[in-house]
Amino acid sequence: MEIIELLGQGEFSVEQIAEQTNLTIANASQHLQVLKQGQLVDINRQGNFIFYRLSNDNVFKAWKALRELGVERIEAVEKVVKEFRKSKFDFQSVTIDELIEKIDSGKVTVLDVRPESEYRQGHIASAISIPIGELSKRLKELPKRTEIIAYCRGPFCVYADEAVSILLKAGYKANRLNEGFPDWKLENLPVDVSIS
Amino acid sequence: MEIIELLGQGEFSVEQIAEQTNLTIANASQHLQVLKQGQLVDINRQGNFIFYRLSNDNVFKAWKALRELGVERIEAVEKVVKEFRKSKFDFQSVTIDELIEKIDSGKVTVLDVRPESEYRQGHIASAISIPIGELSKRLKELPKRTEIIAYCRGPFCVYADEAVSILLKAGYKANRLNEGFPDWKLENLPVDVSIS
DNA sequence: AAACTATTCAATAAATTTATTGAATAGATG
DNA sequence: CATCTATTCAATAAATTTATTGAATAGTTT
Repeated sequence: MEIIELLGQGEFSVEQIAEQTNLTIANASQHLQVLKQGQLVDINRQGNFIFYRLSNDNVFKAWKALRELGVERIEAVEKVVKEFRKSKFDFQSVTIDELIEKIDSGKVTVLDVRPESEYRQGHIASAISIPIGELSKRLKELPKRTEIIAYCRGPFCVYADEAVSILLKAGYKANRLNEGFPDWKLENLPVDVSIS
Repeated sequence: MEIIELLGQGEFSVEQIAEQTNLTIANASQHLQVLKQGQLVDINRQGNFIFYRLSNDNVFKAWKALRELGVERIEAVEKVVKEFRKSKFDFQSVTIDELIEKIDSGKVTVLDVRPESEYRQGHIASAISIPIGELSKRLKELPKRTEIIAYCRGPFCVYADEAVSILLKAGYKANRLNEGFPDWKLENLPVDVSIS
């Protein structure tokens, strides 16, 4: 499930997948073979590297439907997430629809706080990239007056929470997107890719 | 999964569920307790009877997403379904969107071939009820000139296939809806209920 | 209290599932 | 052929899951 959540963002090599999930290469490969047999992922060989991707939108859709059902049914989960955000960060999140409105009105800066490699794979159109680890020292790149909406991988990704916390303390107007890039992509909303 | 598919149509008592799924009462009850603990179903007591229903639209949505992913991934399944319909009945099915258009244009009769108890629980607005078992002897209730679209429980429910086969042989113009009543209901399309 | 519906209990039965690793191997590149 | 990435193999380890039934019990109505 962790691998599917990750691949919701785009293509990744076995090494990258192993790194992100804290698995050994051999172990990640074993899991990927299972997913491949189940036709949930496809491969794309480029030289020595083999890149994995979800074989189809429906894979992420089904995973998302299950995840949402789980969150809804196990009220404890939702409670913990809300309490966590309330006590630690004290702010509410913005929905995808609300973000679209803000972008249309023009008075918003969209901030991608995932690792730069993931940003390059694809990101919300017009979003700028500052990985969470570099945010504190790169604050001057951000405008003080317009609102900043941070996002990362999905609803449980805390990078965005941390980013908002840092920004608020530094006097910026900030909030997080409740969902992540894969959810944005799934709805066929505008996406940019950095070609290397 | 069979029980969830069934409850996608509405409320059913334990006895009805046991009957539809060919389980003993005790066995059906055991399964229902599991579903209840997982908060996938809710109950509604009425006298001696306890009626079960899905606790939420998302339950059917998640089940549907998984089912569709499975059908798509296991190409053998889709192939069998298509071949079956082609060889045995020789016709293609109509999508929900196509049916809406046909209803709007006014020149269509919508036929519900499920058991009457299920029809009474809820059915496509303006659909008429003739359970599959009674269809052959009640043909005269149907118009010869306008097209007839039959439906039942879902994409794997063969009642609708049988109905179309019978109607075509009797000289009617007929086709089936690819999906079923639960799918129609999920999209908040017009539904009628027979109050008892 | 009888009749009815549904749940619970206790027991039986069958069947792998899931995760992980180190070492060897495969496949591609230059 | 050396180097790099990824897969496969063989083994280890831990942990219940899933389905079913008959009999007793619980809960409601008349």
